[in-house]
Amino acid sequence: MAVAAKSKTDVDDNKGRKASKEFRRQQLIDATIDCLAEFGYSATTLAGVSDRAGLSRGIVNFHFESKENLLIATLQFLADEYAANWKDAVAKAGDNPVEQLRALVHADFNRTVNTRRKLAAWCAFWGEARSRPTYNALCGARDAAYQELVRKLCRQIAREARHPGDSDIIALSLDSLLEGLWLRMMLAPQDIKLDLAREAAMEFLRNAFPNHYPRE
Amino acid sequence: MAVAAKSKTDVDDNKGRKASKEFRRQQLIDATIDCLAEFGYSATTLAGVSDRAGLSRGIVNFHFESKENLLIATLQFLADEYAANWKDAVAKAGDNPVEQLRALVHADFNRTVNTRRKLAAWCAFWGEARSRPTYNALCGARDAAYQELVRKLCRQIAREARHPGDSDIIALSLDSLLEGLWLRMMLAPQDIKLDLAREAAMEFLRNAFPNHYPRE
DNA sequence: AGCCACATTGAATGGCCGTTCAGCAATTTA
DNA sequence: TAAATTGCTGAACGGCCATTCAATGTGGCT
Repeated sequence: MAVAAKSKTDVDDNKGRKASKEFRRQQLIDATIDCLAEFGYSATTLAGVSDRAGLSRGIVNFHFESKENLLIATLQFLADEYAANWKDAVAKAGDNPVEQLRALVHADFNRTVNTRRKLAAWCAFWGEARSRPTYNALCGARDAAYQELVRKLCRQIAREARHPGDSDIIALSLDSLLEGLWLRMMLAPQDIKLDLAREAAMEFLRNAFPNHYPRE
Repeated sequence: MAVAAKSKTDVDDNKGRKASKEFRRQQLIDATIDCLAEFGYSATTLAGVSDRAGLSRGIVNFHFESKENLLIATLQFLADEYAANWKDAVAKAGDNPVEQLRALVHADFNRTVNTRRKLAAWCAFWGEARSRPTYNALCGARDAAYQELVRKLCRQIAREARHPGDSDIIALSLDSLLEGLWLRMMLAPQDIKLDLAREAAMEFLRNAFPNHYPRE
């Protein structure tokens, strides 16, 4: 969405040819996310993407060389945005592990990252990840750094908890629960809205660490 | 895998032409699961499926009319097998809700249902579910009946629990956690084996209902 | 104004894949 | 054994789609 402005006006406009290369790339990535959400991975075509972007047929190959590159750039964008979102949330949460973990969970249901179309795009890539090493690496079950942080925070919190359990298992469950909630929000959006999903995740934290996340 | 025998010998053999129509269909469905797991949805072709099955190019259209039908039949098979698995497990668990829920969780990590290739096939369909109503209905976030049962069991157990919480939210979380664990077993099989995933799910139950699922 | 650099276009190309179907061969029936 | 039935084959067809590239148009520069 937000694109670094390059032209002297400092505000790129999307009309005509003034659009910078970066702007065009982002425009095409957005169109790709739309197509993935609407048609699925297998029915996403370059014709569809260029139509959606309101540009001509050859445009993708001009800016991305190949369809494969466009898709990788799209996944890269989603992954970067996702990572920036949670890192920002944690940074703002101060240095208390309990608050940091709470912020991490809330970040997953932020309205810029957790959109219908982006959820669907993620899911489309998950479906292809097994057979494409590049996708697999980028999906990486969200991010190695993310999981590492969750494990660290759980360990810190569990150290002073009554039920120690195995904090690594709690971290794994939390990761999986968050991904599972995303998946269900995609498969059955009428059953589970953003607020409900967030509430489910917080309920998990309250059950896992009852002393640190008390019921109101 | 197991196919009802139809011929007079009562034991179908797969060689030559004696194979019954049902046997051929199952053979092709198995080949389709293999291809989905190995190549992903978008790269699964009828040529690939027939090669994998060791049969000729036109065979799928002969037995299934179209590629679309083959894929629907494959998903149907996975869904039926999955449902039969948990229903059987619950039936064997007696009529105690606590034991039934434990059986339900364990059923999800049964080695007949929870295979690498089947996990990957499920995930391939998830990725296309949004844009194909038929897939969406069959995936149905696993099964309406399944979720209904989980909700019912959680409600029964929560009724006598100390932390009531909202039992529907716990049920939702459990569903999502199980799906999320499946997803992660697919995306990062080296990180999370069957036993670890089952342990994570059981840990969730212990935290949600500490009085009913005590720590050893 | 005139030129240059280059972003953009869209028709042409070639390959891949689902579908069809006439023919073949194995099995069954007469 | 001959005929009939039927599962199966694989070459041929047609459509779709990614990619290419010569032509076009636009903005920036002198």
